[in-house]
Amino acid sequence: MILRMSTMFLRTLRDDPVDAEVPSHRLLVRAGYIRRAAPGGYTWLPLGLRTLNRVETIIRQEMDAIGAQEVHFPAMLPREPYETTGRWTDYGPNLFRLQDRRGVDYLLGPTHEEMFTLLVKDLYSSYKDLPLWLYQIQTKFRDEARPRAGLLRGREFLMKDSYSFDIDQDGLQRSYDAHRAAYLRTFDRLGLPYHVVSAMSGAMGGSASEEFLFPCESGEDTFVSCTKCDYAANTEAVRVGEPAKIDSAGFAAAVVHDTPATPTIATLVDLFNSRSDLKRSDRAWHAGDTLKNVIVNLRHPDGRIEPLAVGVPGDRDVDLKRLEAQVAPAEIIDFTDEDFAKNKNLVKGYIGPQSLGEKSSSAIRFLLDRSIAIGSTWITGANAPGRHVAGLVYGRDFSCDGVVDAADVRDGDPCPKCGSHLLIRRGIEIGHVFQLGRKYAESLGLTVLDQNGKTQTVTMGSYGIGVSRAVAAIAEANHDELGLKWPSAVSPADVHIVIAGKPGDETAGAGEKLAGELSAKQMTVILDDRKGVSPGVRFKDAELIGTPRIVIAGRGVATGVVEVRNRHAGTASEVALAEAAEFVAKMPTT
RNA sequence: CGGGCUGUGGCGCAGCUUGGUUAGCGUGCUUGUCUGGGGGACAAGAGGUCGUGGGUUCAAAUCCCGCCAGCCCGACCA
Repeated sequence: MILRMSTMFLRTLRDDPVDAEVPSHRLLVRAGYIRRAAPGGYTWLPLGLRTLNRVETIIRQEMDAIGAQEVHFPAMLPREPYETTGRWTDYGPNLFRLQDRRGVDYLLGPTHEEMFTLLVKDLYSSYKDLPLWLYQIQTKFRDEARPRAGLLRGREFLMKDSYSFDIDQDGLQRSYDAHRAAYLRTFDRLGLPYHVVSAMSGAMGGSASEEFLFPCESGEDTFVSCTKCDYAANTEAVRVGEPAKIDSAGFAAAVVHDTPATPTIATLVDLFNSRSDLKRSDRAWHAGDTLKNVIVNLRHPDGRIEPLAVGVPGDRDVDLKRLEAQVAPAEIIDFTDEDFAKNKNLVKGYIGPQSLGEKSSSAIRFLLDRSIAIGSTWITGANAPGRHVAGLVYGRDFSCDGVVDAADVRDGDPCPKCGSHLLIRRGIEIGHVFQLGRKYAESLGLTVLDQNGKTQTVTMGSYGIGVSRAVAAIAEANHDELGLKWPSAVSPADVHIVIAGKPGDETAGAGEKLAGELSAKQMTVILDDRKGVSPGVRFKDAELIGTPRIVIAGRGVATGVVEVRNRHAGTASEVALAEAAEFVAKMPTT
């Protein structure tokens, strides 16, 4: 197939669009792959659509290869199933809702668990029909508060979502493993580097869950990976080990001190180090010796607001994202000065654990960070202005209503698996696999009869790949200052032929001939046959568009050769015109 | 949703402070001539409700208010 630049619907931009920051967005717009059509919505131009289709094809092939079957749902869905599972409410403002002329509610599907569950319920009722794996490639809608970075976070995006249906947990594990393996193959073929990390399942529900993250500075997810072992996890999902208990039998009793003007951890530590009666003999006090008690409000999906106190070591901040993942579906909102004013038992800046907890004077639920050991000793607020207590022992002097992973995770923190150091990195989520379990099957009543004729609730898994996002991620992974450089498997064309001679000379004929030969070999060829365009422009455009191979039919044609370039390696070789088609077809493209 | 910055032909920008002819520049686009291996030269053109609605004024791209949109930071989220 020959794509002629003279007629292709394409306009490359000389300058970077000012509203595009991340490389994939900038280059995909500049090279004429996409155009913004709406906030968070993009139009695919011919080149972009070719790449999108190729990404889609690879994903489809790998899904088909494991025996998943493709179906297709409407994007506009009825309210009822989502009402039944609670997601009509849980999804909150992120759900696009609309009404028909009679005022009946609909939504634009953010993901399709409910619909797949109901479809299987509709048609199947025996264990003999399982396992069953279904998938679709569908436009999804989420009313993102802030769409950004072009295709990386849109409000409308293309996603491949699959669902597995099994009779029991063993079956689910096999389905999960098969999908996970298919994802590894898919991302390998797409030329995307990735980390598989443990993740939280969030609003999806369910238990085990892993994310496929493409490591990238413009990514929005933070994850840790161990420098020694294979442990990797989304920071939200990092679970630190239970600390060893400390024997506090011989510890002195806690003492309350006047500590005027110490509303922050830093001022408190300074005061303790500067006063001879408070100074430690063995070392200086540091922030990690203090217990910081942070209060937030939880807003439950039903609108109820409940305060929650969290105790973390003073050298750490509460990671709200991490905390929120553990209180889902409730969301965290600020505990304001007004809230402080209402609760007389709290002294802002001097809150201590003695006045926290469901059974305490404040009646506020109090959770401690998991890193805090029973028997550990703390300096913390004394619930009076300008006063702190030292030597307060967890388990002896105060208790809590539960533990939580709330403290921020840092570079160099110990690995929960091997104890070595963790490294913090950023990434783009390109895939996510969940073991859903029975949540959806239960609420929607998807059951089958087992071999004993007994009713069993089906166990489900759900597996997603962001297709349009993958295009952006591939662009992030494959570009340089000149433009895009696509992996062969997803490039909009296999080769780009630049006619670089004067009008009327033999270079045009040579380019046309080579294009014909390559096309006959089933290759897709972009042929720059534009009239009156200078060679410099053609070179720039070829590099910007970024096919893996570029052929220049220019001054060499007079002596029977063309120049064949490898866009990835940056190498070039002169090849006899007669052998060029063969050479191009066989050349490596990395 | 909070904070900051921005919105002027397809793209990149100037003009706004201090209101006043016909809103300007580069690039892209059209036509012609030349040029022909790194976004080439010269010339002549086309293309603009100055984001949008209201207000102040004899007069608004310019000043004031609302709204919309974009980018960045935070919050949120795939």
